[in-house]
Amino acid sequence: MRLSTKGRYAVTAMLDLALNGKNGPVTLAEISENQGISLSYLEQLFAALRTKELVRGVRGPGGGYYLGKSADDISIANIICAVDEWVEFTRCGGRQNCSGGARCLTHTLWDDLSSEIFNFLAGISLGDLVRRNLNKKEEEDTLSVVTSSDSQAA
Amino acid sequence: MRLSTKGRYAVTAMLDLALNGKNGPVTLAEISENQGISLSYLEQLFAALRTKELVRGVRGPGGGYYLGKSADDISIANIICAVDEWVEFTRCGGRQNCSGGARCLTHTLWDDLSSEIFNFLAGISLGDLVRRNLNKKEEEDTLSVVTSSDSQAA
DNA sequence: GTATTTCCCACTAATTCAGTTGGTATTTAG
DNA sequence: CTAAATACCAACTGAATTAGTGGGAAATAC
Repeated sequence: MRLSTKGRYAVTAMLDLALNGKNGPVTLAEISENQGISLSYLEQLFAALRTKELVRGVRGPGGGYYLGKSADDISIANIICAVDEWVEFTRCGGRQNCSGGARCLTHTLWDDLSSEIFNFLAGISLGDLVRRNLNKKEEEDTLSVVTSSDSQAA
Repeated sequence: MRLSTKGRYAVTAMLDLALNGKNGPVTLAEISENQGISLSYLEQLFAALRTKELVRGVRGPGGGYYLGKSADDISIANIICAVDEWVEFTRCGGRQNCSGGARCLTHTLWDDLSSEIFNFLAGISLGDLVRRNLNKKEEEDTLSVVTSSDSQAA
């Protein structure tokens, strides 16, 4: 498992796409502007996202990118895997010799943790993120009506 | 949030320490041998772990490292933060101007996700990992007696 | 046919990773 | 007291990754 700034850029860009792609495709130029990521770097990221069919490109004027599937069918793990290659970890080649056993045990423990992190991220979709934020915003708004006088909690 | 191979090395080394540190300190040379990590790189990692008081060094012959606290009081997030610096993300400085709002929204979404990942990793301790593995091993052993014939599930 | 956009590839500066080298400080074993 | 073992410290290094540049080619709307 690996979660780098590269993965963060990809998730951020996909979020932008999910939020702004309701009506018509979104150009990389717009995402670049919105998120402050260089156009060429976005191109690299989207090349990877496209091969995994997480996005769909439309060329020509008025073109841009759509999500490749429903936001609910795209998990955070999908996105990160697409751009970060997801190198599988040294599994000591199954049950083979691995310098004594102690090493193999910690490798197993790490592998377990790693797949747990993966499952966690695989359980969160783009759609979830967007909806969660809307819900929270609603709560905050409702709350701020009630407690508008002491909104200075800092 | 950031999870690199550096963090993986640190967690692996701490796991080794948790497993082998029951009676007496563990030397970096042993961990290096067990886990196949260079001694000097371990020194760098443990310098960071030491400043965060996750480990305690004992010099001289017969010396080595102890866990700085109980394995149950050390979370995976603690370890990764210690070696990976845990750069806080562009928060657009609270609610300030952030190129239009669309950008700030995705930043907020990312921040939420990021802290969710953090909380997830903060909820898993070294002790948890060790115990979980022991439990699973027990299950597997019991299971393998029952289903030993079809253990080839690929 | 031209402007807009994706798509593609080769190159690069900066950073991080992982390790090397060569020490110094401290403590134990003998 | 001496020598060995160990943590501790800092500068340097090759390799990989990150993030970005530059120069295009291909598709498509107008």
